[in-house]
Amino acid sequence: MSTPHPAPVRMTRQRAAVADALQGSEEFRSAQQLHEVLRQRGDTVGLATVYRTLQTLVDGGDVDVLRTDDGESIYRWCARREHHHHLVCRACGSTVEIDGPTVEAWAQMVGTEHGFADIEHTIELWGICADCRR
Amino acid sequence: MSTPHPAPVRMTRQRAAVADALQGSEEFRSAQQLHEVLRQRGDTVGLATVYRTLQTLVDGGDVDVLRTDDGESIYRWCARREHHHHLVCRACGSTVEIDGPTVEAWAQMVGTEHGFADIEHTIELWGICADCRR
DNA sequence: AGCAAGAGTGAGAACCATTGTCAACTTCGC
DNA sequence: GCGAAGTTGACAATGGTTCTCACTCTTGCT
Repeated sequence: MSTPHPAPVRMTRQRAAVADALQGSEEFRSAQQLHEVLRQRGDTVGLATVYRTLQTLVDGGDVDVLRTDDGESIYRWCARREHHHHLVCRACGSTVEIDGPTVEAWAQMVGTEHGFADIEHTIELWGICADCRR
Repeated sequence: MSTPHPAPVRMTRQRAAVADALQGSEEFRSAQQLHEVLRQRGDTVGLATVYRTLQTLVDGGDVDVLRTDDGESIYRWCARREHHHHLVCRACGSTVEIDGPTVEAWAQMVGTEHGFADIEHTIELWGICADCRR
């Protein structure tokens, strides 16, 4: 198997803008929301580019994606690159990073116990944060 | 507050067909797959009707919905109506119903611990089942 | 059985988030 | 400064899901 081209990544105004917008918020945001934020901020970036950049960031492990109930993808720049989960506010998107060693182990065990391989899991918590409850 | 009309539900050939198709499989299936299954079986049902019926069944608690990685909704008639989770085969959709009292408690605790209310959680396991690994 | 009321259905249009297209434009190594 | 190749943006195209609306059944009542 020959080395697949490492695909060089260039720094562009658009990428910097998207990354900056993401790093500036604790909340999970949809691509469309980010696109709007950038527009208002003056950093005009094409919607397609926002999507592409987000995908790149996700692939690179800098950003996490989640699916809302209605199927929209929402993104967030996460502090820790290691595997972790989220406790997200349904109202404002505000998020707390969570990790649960116990749950990880449980998922793995239940999976193999039933003869499944390559086990992955989706574990996300949703609620209404203290601020939104005021 | 006066009793809102209970919305009577009528039994129709289409609903019976969809329910039957669902009850006949252990697997999670997409609306489109079910539509195709019904067509081949001779029970022609409009795609829109399949979607509507599935939604009704979900609302009634007879059917569970999940979202695949690519955003498609998949449905399954579940044996237990109580809250539970799933271990789903990424290849064939075959499913095992799971429950984890520990996890439930953990989710609840983590949530309140961070000041969140109305806590819900999404916990699903994905893997490749023994059969698909042959 | 006969009937009327209104829930249910289907074909196709409409939605809408996301992805593909492709010519024009930048970035970066030399 | 040059040029190869990665990037971008406007717009078309996808694809799952929902909406529309005229027509068809199920149901309850007689």
